[in-house]
Amino acid sequence: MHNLLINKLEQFTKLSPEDKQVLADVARGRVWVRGAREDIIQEGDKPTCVNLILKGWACRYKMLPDGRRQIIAFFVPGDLCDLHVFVLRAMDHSIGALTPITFAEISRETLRNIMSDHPRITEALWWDALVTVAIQREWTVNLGQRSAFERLGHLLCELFLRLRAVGLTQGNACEFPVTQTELADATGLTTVHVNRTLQELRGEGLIELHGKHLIIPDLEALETASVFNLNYLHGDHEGSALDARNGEIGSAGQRSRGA
Amino acid sequence: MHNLLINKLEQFTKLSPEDKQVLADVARGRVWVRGAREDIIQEGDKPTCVNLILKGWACRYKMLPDGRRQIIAFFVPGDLCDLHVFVLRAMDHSIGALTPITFAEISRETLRNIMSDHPRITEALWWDALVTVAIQREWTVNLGQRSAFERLGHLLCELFLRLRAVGLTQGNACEFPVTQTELADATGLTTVHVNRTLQELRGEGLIELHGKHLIIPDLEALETASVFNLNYLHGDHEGSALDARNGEIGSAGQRSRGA
DNA sequence: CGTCAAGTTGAAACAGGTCAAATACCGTGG
DNA sequence: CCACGGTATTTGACCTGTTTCAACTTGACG
Repeated sequence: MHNLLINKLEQFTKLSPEDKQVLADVARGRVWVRGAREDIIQEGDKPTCVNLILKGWACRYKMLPDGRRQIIAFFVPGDLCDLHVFVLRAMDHSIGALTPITFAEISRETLRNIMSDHPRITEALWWDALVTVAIQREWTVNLGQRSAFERLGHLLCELFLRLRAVGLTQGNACEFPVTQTELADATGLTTVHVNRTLQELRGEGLIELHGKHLIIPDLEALETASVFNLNYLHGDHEGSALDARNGEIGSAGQRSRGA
Repeated sequence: MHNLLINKLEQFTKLSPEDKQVLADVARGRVWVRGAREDIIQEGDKPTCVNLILKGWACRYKMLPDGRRQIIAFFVPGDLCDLHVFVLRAMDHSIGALTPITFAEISRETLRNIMSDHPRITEALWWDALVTVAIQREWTVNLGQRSAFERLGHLLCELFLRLRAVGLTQGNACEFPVTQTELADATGLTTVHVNRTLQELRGEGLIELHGKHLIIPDLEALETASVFNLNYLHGDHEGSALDARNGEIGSAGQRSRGA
């Protein structure tokens, strides 16, 4: 369950058994559920807690007054929503459940205590927060420069790798409970065009996507087709040797970046 | 010069004279210059310092292997590049000068000292960092949902307001040393289309842009036309009453966000 | 086995891209 | 002070990726 977060953080650093216990306890606090499509936090709210997603998918999104919606980020199990959130007065966006969801609230005090007593965890949480904004930057590139085909492929690569980092993949497969409408709102495309583009991706044998199940037969091929470079996920740290979950190792060329 | 940063931070909180002195001293350290188009930091580099832009404009950008470039963020005087940068091993993007530029390096130790001795400054720097990522989120919305016309208008609003926050506007005018090619790389459009769209904006009387000089005759009109909502700049804090620089006050409806 | 959301299809329209050339601008050196 | 060369802006004609609209099919679930 909540060792998903531990899995993820260990990409970056090795945690002591005590560290792990602390993280495991975090998720024992106030735990909540929401149904699909319900909001967890709304734009304008004063943020009160950091939320740790235990189960289900959520997203950060923003609405324009005329009804356009942009999904700004996806949250998968093991993700933290807004580590930093206490400084700002009001949320400038909403967070909503995409599927039925379970999450744990982490209070300000709990977080403060962890941060003052457990430097390894603290550093790892920072790393996680920084990767989150690196992802946001990559989304900017995705929306600004990539074609519909590349854009969707890129998003699928990213989510697959993130799921793999927490241990939620089985070989080259994973659950993928996102509708085409939601993919459209995340990629800035139309539902119709997402549909056609997914068909193209299927046609080229790059993905298999039925129902809520995704298979990426050849991840490297999909990465290439999507102009994907995993640099931005910053998984290349101390712990990353342990990252060979499911017998696979990060694929694209993250070592070769000369001076 | 470097009281630009002070101006900006005072949007958020009131700083003591001592705080201000500390910030003023920061920019006395190692100061560098770069010519237009030179890089300050390159993708793959190990980041070593936080940079404070003193003069000139810069940008964060990412290249795709085939030459496509996305500008991910603009930096104007008073902006800090990457407060947080020490945790990650390698830059996943580059920072380049758009104009000839002057910037001050702030070392890890200096920063650490400030953070341990000056809680007001620390909090204000946090606020600044969080606003930076809020801007990144808004860019996602901009690229994903807005038309070319809205997109450019939105960008101009944002930059104008950011310049105003540091005191670099004169009434409804400001310097705007960005080429159409750079605007294109920031908005995910073509140079050609940026050119035509700017003409449209001029045609509607929403902007005047010649050479390196921008005038926004009616900011509120431009905001409306661009579906701009200044929430995301989070300027509505303690110090914001002092924000009436140049006799103007923030315009759009940031108060009205009902429960 | 009905109902509602999600996915799929087709045809037509349009926003924005492409290519290529012309013009304006600006700093530099003579 | 002017001519020069390179960069930035502007224009025109044409092309295409993506949107729009509207209907139809499939699938999940009670």
